[in-house]
Formats: sequence, C-alpha cells, structure tokens
Amino acid sequence: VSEATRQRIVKAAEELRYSPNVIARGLKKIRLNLLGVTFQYPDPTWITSDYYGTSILTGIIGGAHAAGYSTTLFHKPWRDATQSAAGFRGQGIDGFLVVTPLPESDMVSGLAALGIPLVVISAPADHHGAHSVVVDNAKGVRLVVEHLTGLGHRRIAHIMDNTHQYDTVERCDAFRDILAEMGIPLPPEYNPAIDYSGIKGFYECARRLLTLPEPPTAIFVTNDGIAIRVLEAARDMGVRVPQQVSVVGFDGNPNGETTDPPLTSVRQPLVEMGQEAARLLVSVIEEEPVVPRTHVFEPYLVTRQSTMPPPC
Amino acid sequence: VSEATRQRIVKAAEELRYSPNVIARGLKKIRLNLLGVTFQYPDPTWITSDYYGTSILTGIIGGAHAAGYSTTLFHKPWRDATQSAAGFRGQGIDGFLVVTPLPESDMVSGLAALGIPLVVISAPADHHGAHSVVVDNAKGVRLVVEHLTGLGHRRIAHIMDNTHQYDTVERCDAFRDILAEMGIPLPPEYNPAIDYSGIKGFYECARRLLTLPEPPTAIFVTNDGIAIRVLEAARDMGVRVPQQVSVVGFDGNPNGETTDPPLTSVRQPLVEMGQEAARLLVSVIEEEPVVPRTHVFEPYLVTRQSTMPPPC
DNA sequence: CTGAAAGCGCTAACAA
DNA sequence: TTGTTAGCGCTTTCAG
Repeated sequence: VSEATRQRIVKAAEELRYSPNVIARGLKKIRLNLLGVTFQYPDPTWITSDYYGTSILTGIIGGAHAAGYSTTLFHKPWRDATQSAAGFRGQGIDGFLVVTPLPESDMVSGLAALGIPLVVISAPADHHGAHSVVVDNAKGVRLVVEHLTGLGHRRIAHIMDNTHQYDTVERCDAFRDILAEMGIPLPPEYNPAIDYSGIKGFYECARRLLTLPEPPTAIFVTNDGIAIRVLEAARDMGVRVPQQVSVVGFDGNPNGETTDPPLTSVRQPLVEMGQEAARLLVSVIEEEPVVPRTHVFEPYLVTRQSTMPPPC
Repeated sequence: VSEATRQRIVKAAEELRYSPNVIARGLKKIRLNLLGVTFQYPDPTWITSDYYGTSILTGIIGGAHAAGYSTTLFHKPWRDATQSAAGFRGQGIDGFLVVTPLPESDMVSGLAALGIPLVVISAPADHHGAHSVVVDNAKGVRLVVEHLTGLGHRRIAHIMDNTHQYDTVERCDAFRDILAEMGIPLPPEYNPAIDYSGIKGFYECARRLLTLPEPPTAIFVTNDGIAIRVLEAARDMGVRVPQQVSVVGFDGNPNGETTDPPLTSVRQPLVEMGQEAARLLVSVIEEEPVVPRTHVFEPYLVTRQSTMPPPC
C-alpha cells in the first residue's frame, strides 16, 4: 500500500470512528485477545471472595493486560470431560487459566485433549502438555515446623480443610512427613479437617483442639483465612495467643497484619503466580516455542506476634 | 420439526460433542452472553485490589451468572468519547457496567451515544438513559454524625481522598452540610484529603490531625480501607482509640471486625448493588421494557469498639 | 416440515 | 499495488 493512500484511509477511519469488529475476526480463528479464568468450585463468586482468589486474579488481570488481553471469568459447572469439555470451545476465549483443579477431576486432561491452550494454577499439570504454576508447599511447611520447633514446640496440631485441593493435601502430607522425620508424634486428634459449609465449623474445630486433655501448644492452619477465625475462636474461649497457644497460617494475607495478635504466616507470591500464569498462557496462545513445565514459586515465612515459645 | 427427528438430531449432537460456536452467532448481532466491567482508574487490577471493588465484582459475577452471562474485565484507557468510545463496540461484549465513572468524564455519555447497553455503578447516570446503582451517601454520613454527636463529640474531622469519585465528594459535601446544619464548626484543617499515590500519605494525614493544638475527638474516614490505616497510625503514635480519639469508616469491610479495636463503620450493600446492576444490565440487553432510573441502596451503621464518648 | 441460500464483518488468497 | 472473491459457523428467510 502506498503511503499516500494509507494516510487517506487512516484519516477516513478516524473520521468514521471505525473500530474493527473483533467478533468477525474471531470467526476466522484469529485470536480474540481474551483469557478465560475457570475453576471447579461450584460458586462462581468464589474467585473474588477470598484473599487467594483475588490475589491470583489480580496477577492474571495484570499479566493479561500487559500482553494486550482482557480477562473473562468463565464459570461453567464441570461434570466430566465428555459432557463438559466441548462447552469451553468456540466460546470466543483464546485459552483458559484453570485455578485449583481437583486431583480427581478430568478437567485439565479434558480441555487439553480438545487442543485448548491451558495453564494450570496451584496444581501440577503433568503429562497434559500444559504449563502449571505452583508454590513449593513442602518448603513452606518446613519453614513453619522449623520455626515452631525452634521455639521449643513439640505438641503441634494442623487444621486443614475438606476441599481436596492440591495445596491442602500437599501441606498436610508435608506436615506429617516433616514431623515424622523429626521424630515428633502426631496424634490423630491433632489433625482435624474443617468443613467449610458450616460457619460454626471453625469454632467447633478450634474448641475441640483447645479443650483436649493435652492440648497442642501450637497450631499450623492450612490458610490465613481459617487461621484468623482460629484467632477469634481462641479469644472468645479465653485462650491467649501466643502465650497459651501459637498460631501460624499460610498465604501471607495482609489482614493478618492487623489481627490481634498479628499473624505469623507463610507468604506465597500469589500475584506474581497469577501474572506468570497469564504470561505463560499468552505465550502458548501465540505459539511461542516454550516447553510446558511446572513453575515452582518459593514461599517464605513472615514472623509476626502469634508465635512464641510454648508455656513451660 | 417432528419430535422423532428432533430426538435423532439431539442424539447425534451429543455423540459428536457438538457445542455451538458463540462467535459465529455473535456475528449475527445476537447476544454473546457476556457482560463487561469497566472503569477509568488507570490500573486494570484496581477492581480486585480492595474491598469495594471485589464486593461489587462478586455481586456482578453472581448476578450475571444467574442470568446465564459471563463477566469480562474490560479495561481500556479512556481519553474522551470521540477517541475512545468506538473501541467498546464490536468487542463481543453485550453491555457494560461502568464502575465509579468520574463526574468530569464523558465515558457514560460517550458509550450511551453509541447505543451500547450500560449500567452505572456508584455514580448518577442522569439524562443518559442508563440505569444507575448508588448508595445513599447523605444518609450514611448522617448516621455517622448523629452517632458521634450522640456520644458527645463536637470536634469531628473528616479524612477524604483525592480520587474525585462521586462517593468521596458526596460524603464530604454531606459531612459539611450536616455539621453546618447542626451548628458544629469545621475548621479547614479538620478536612484533609489523602493522596493515594504515596504510601505514607495515610500516616502523614493522621499525624497532622492528631498533633493539632486542638485535635479532633473523632475522625470520620471516607472508607474503611483508609480508616484501618488511620487506626494503625494512631497506635504507632501512641494515641489510643477510642479513648483519645474515635474513628468511623464507611463500607462495612469485614476486616474492620478483627482490627484493634474493631471498627465502627457504615455498611453499604456492595454485593447486592453489583448483583442488581448486573440484573439491570441484562434486562436492558434483553430489551425488557424497564424505565432507566437511579436505584438507591440504604446504608446502615455498624457500631463496634472504635467509637466512644470524647475524653472530658 | 425440510432444504437451500444469503449474509453478518472480517481475512487471506488470488487476479487484474 | 489494487480490487475481487471465498469462506469462517451460524441464523434467518425463502422455496420446495
């Protein structure tokens, strides 16, 4: 095209307020510059309802935007691959970020089989040819246990939840392994799982632990959201933290800065993880030659005032 | 179509894992079942970065999902209507939720002029034919002032921010009006505006107020995010809340429950507002006969421990 | 009741 | 270098 006509066209386009129709372009199997965020949790508002979700989402939005992509929250109930996978194709979304898929689910393999560009967040994506972005849970748990044993604790409990997510399971497994490795006993009643469905579950769980004949001197909680509720439950029961029991969370939720006492926690770089996931997905969509792999992020311990040596 | 063939087709479709291509359908100017969320704040991650944004978004996602729509976070820099409006058309988005547009902006009028279905959140949408969803700021501020004067306060300061949003401006105006109406003086140094750009802005602002020769006995803060920082600043300065100074926020942020002391605040029903906005937008898109209007939500006071009578 | 054809706004391949 | 044309997958219209 000659420069003169080019100029004329550009000028005319401006005058007419022309803007290309992305849909028509999309029909030609060209990128729509749209990333989808999806997950299996039944409630579509889950992603904006806690610190984990909003942080991951913040990273995704930022990473997507930097690459010229918008982000769609695409929530569809998932039964199994044969019934559900097709509903993710031809939806005008260039690729999906699958957040915390469950181990027993065929969501990742099902979408991958359809050739949809995919990046998995907070779960491994072995053998499906997808990138995945995870935190080193074992390392994080080791930091917690070493911190607590360093303070002199030997009676350490672990509160997990019943979501079956990789993070939850890995943290629990790591906790058991590290305790075993250190020769510290773990009675079964020291390892309860909270049922999220009941609001009172937190209280029940904390109460059961703290009214044990031989209560733990420290509690490692699988995430900060629950840890903060445990702090409240302890206060309501008249149990002083950290004097009578130390509490450690996981996530690095800034709400833990202003609790009473401020919460010791393992920080995972959620925003960076979301950002990296979006970047990786864009690179897959744009077919840059990247070998799919698991990207592991390092957690670190933020020591605040909810931990101290056990009462003598 | 006869029932027999219908059955045959449905069966074949299932076997082939057929799923309609939404894009091709969209090209025919049919709904894509996609709502866009947009705002003018330059940072695309703003919406997931604070309580206001995530709550509104939670409502939107929920409302959209209930109506069979997905939600896209569509962030584009906005210069002015002639340059920017066209970029919102033909993007495969059925309509937009415009969150906290600024009073001086032509974003709402510009998009409305293109015939794009629109609902405005936290700003009036007068004369643009769009629905809008707002909280009754004047009512909320009146609750605060009546609560504080009821406790005996006469030296009341107001910390606002410099975002120029309707909520901020309306709360400040209402505060001045109600104080004037009650005959309570408001020295200019009792009404500072925080600059968000500096992290230290919060501290500076709180410090200036609390080191005044005649410091306020109560501070009304324009939102809970800042109010919580003011609580921290006061603690760091050795000023006791509420014994020496009472603090009230606005939003109903649950983080205020676990601060020390727990924060008194005006709750606005953000999730419900987002939900209603999504519902309204869907009704506009689907051309149900609804007369555009401003939907006002009622705030109410949540009294916690950050307020008490002033020191004598 | 069923089949064929046109067209949505764009891109890519081709012809002039 | 320019103009023309086919076709993406669907919906709608019109014939059969």
